[in-house]
Amino acid sequence: MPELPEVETIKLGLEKLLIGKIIIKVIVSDNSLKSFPNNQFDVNKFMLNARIVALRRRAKILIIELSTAYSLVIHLKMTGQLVFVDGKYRFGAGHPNDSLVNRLPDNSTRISIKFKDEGVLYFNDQRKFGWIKLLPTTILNDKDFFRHHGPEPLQKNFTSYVFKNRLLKHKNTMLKAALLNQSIIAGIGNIYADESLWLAKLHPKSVISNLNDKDFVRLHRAILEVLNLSLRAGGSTDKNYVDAYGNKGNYLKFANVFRREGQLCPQCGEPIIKIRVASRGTHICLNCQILK
DNA sequence: CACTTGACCTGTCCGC
DNA sequence: TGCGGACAGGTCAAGT
Repeated sequence: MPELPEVETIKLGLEKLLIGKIIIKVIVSDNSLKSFPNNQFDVNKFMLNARIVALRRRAKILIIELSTAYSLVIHLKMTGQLVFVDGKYRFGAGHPNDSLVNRLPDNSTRISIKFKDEGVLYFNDQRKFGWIKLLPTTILNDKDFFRHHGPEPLQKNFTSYVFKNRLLKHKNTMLKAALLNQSIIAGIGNIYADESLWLAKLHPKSVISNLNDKDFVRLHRAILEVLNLSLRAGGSTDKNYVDAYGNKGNYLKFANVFRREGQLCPQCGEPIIKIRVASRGTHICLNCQILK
């Protein structure tokens, strides 16, 4: 389930792979895909012969900017993948036969974008929750477009003071629900919510109005630490996630609680349990994480 | 308005 | 072996 570190990792990969490439063909293999193409006219006029000029990310949304002043705006939701396969090394040395890149397209492929030098970008999405839109780039630069998204946690102006003040606008909300709310802070999903709360020693059902200044500082620091560690590990692969090269992420090797119910808390040795918070599976150490 | 819950999907796993 | 049902979670509409 791509969250900030996963989408950022994909962005960095696509940046190296796609900048300067020219689109020569677009194949839509899933007619139930509602948001793409907007219509065939748009695809022909604004995608064919377009050059990739920039890759951007805002929250969990990826933007592929084209030379036509249009952009592909992509949300991968839970099972979306964006994988580039280069025709030149697809069957080359160093690529095991069972590698994902050798199996594409597969039955989850929704869109294939072919480039002038024979490379193909595949948009796969097993559960069909993801979407791609083709929109004028000027719309994306309008602040209004992302008005429902909170600040980027890894930007310098996202201080613990800013974080605290945004949280305090939702006094009666459970902490985990607030972390998952993209309008309070952008980019956190189920994995990094659980990991940050464990690191900050806060119970996910804690009510925001009960937190003190030290709690906000600790939680802010924990979020930055967890996201940065995941970025260094190339994100988390629970089931579906792969980066732009088709490689899995390594963060879950370092995870302390996520998907570790029944195992022992690295801090205190008590067993980690799984509960439901905000309609989501939630992994906690009852001993370490204080309910406030 | 503040906050919570259910629907959207499909592959996988578990119990019978 | 197969079948039904629960489960996985990002987002938003609908509900309290």
